[in-house]
Amino acid sequence: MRIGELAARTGVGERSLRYYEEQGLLAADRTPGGHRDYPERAVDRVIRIQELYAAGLHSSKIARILPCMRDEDGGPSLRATPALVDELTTERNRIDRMIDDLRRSREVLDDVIDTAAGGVPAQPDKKRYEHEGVPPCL
Amino acid sequence: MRIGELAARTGVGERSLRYYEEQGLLAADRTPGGHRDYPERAVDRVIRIQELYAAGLHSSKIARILPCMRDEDGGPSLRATPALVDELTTERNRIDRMIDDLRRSREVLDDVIDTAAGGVPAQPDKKRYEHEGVPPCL
DNA sequence: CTTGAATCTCACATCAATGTCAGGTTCTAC
DNA sequence: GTAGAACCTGACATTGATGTGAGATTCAAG
Repeated sequence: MRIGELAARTGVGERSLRYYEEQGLLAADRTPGGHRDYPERAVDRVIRIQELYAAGLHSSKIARILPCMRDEDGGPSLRATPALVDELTTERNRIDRMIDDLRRSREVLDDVIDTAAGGVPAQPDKKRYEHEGVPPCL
Repeated sequence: MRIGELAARTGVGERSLRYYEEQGLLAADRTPGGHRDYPERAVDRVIRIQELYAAGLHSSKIARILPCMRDEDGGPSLRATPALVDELTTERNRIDRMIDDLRRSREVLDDVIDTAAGGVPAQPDKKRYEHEGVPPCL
């Protein structure tokens, strides 16, 4: 498939797909004229790249992980070096903390939403809204 | 407490603390000479701000949420406007998806780590390592 | 009072992924 | 072959929180 279709199917901009290639994350065949030609599994690959980006990993680290990932279609999967394993363990722990943070933030949002929806009001006698002019908060 | 101590206790740079103030996230009294003087609860506040940043919220949205947050010390807590509740619900769902993404990425990392540690090897007969020259991966 | 540490403001730099624009080439359908 | 869509490369801009440095002022302790 060509870059336009891959972009459409993954929701990732064409610019980013070319960037992934530049970073060694995503290879593509070329037509005789030089247009990129992606295999079907590029779709999954791009999605996974995005997930890893979202997890806070940088291109260079992703590039080193990808060859070690187990491919659904049993593609070649290398073993990570001990040094890479160290780095990945660090990242893994960071991701754990990040998930905890997200859960806390979600709770905060839920709390604000619930309160606004009529949960136990902070000031039952007078409903006060955000736009009324906020007393200096902290 | 002054900015240096607050920075030390929260692990956030002084530059960022001043930036928070500029964005209306964090207020501080001033000494006669103009130095910032933070109350004790600024510590929690800064930590929460960081969590919300980590959850992908921008300054402007955080600024609108903070006055609606339930304070431990029972400080003034306003009700969110319906419009804000809408936005927060969207953010909440985004955070949910983000957590799912993170879990997937964590699984990927765990998989790579486990495989390297001697889990079911992809190619049992010859141990291959990342540095051996990677066959063009996708 | 003096001195060094801490703080102030202001400005500019950084990072990394992505957007955007320009000028040229290739592809596809007629 | 021709028109228009899609793609190519390359360069520059953007974003938003944060780092960093300069030059001036304030604070705290001797």
